Amino acid sequence: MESVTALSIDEQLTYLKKGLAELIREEDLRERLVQAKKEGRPLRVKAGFDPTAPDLHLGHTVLLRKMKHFQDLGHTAIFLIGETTAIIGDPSGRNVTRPPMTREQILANAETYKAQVFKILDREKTEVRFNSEWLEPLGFYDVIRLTSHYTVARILERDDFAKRYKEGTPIAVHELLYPLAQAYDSVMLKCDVELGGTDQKFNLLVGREIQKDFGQPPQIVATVPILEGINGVEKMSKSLGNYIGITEPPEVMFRKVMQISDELMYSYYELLTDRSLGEIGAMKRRIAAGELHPMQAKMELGRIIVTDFHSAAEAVQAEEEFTRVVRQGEKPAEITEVRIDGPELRGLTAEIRPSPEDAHPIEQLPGSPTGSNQDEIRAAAGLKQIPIHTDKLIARAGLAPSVSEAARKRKAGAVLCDDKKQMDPVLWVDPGQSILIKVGKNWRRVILGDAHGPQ
RNA sequence: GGACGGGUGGCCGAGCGGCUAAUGGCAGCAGACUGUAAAUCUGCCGCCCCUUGCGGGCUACGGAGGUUCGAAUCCUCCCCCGUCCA
Repeated sequence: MESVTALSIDEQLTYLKKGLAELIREEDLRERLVQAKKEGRPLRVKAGFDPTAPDLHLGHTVLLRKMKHFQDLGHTAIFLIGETTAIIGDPSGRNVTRPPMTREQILANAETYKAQVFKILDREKTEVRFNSEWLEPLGFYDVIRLTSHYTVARILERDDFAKRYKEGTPIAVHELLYPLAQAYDSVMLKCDVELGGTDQKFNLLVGREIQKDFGQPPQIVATVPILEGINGVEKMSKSLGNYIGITEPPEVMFRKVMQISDELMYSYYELLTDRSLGEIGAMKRRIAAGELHPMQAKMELGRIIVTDFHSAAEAVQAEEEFTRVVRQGEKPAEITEVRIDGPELRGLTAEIRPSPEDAHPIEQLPGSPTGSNQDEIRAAAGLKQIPIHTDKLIARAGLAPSVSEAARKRKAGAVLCDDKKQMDPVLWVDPGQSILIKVGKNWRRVILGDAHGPQ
């Protein structure tokens, strides 16, 4: 990227504008870029992150990528961890209540963050800061002074506040402080630019106002679109379970990318790759004309994303795995193994009571599919099979969150044991054997201990 | 401080003495179809136990009590939210 620094101001602007939802104001940014160049001073570009969720996902990377673009031009990215503001919790969204976090949790999350963000950001040009640094020492007097810079009417202009106020849903007073606290961060960090998602627009703008009051030039505000989750319904979020985590294994990432809808694929291309809008448009046209299969385009997207967070080699592997496992229905190369030792196996054992119709001894029913065949096979193999609860086994193998849920899956025909559909609540197994179980899209290899043995 | 309205499953939202683990929608899960896309169709969608069963138990309609053979539904007190008045 060293060539990028040689770009003209116009070219720099174009580079920075790609993928932005809004830029306030473009003229200010141009001016600031000129100024920076003249003074030989890198711009200070801030983005705040909430330390409540410990893992970063692709939604965060939209912002990180934009920060990187600034770094590419030689500027400083400030990765701000909103330690103190997390106590308030950004009230965007309807839930007011947030469980308070301990300092240890926040610090631990911050550490995980740091480990992850440098997959994208340039370590040399990044400042990691905590806003507790300046927010914690503030006294009540300071808070009053800060809040006096803004008015209730203006705070209530914020969309979600306005909406909640109108609807009559509660707004706690401390929530009103969030935008001000965030603005104060900009003052303390002397930010030239603040980046955020479009849902942050209001908060970012307050920063401009407050900076002016503190005698600083107002920061430039740049917003990026919110990345939709893989279900395409809501924004990507870990708690909604519709995310692709940046530390997830290559195959999982690839598979999740393939899960998104065709429509969503274009915005992923736009927000998560370096493809230009022109290229994306061309791809769209080729797909519409039937020259390119959408699945091919999506696989390409999968390769790009996996390459970014892992490597090109792993991307190829992930794709092969996907083709093999998903499209051709073969078993995955790696299957999680679960061991169940003897004593535990006994806990899964089902009791077999003959039902009234089966009153005859099994030996007298040579044609019985359930009884004697099993016996014959068993006898032939010289093994003594034991009956175990299918559902409990599935739950124990981590393929269902509860036994009830496992039973539902089984009844729905979603369970395969050693490639055979398992509808029966009782499964006959040989102690010491291993069973390959598939529930829905997930596989497990369960290795049984010897229920008869000593341990 | 006063008057009134409201708190139901992940969310929205019905129900207002038994047939209600609780209509419906969204989200989710599984199956069919397919490109693990979309659309569509089907089933499921609190936990646990008994191998199956229109089976049994437990937990659930803000909280605690009460009335009743029986309560999400009625009564009392409390907590929380909102609106209007002060």
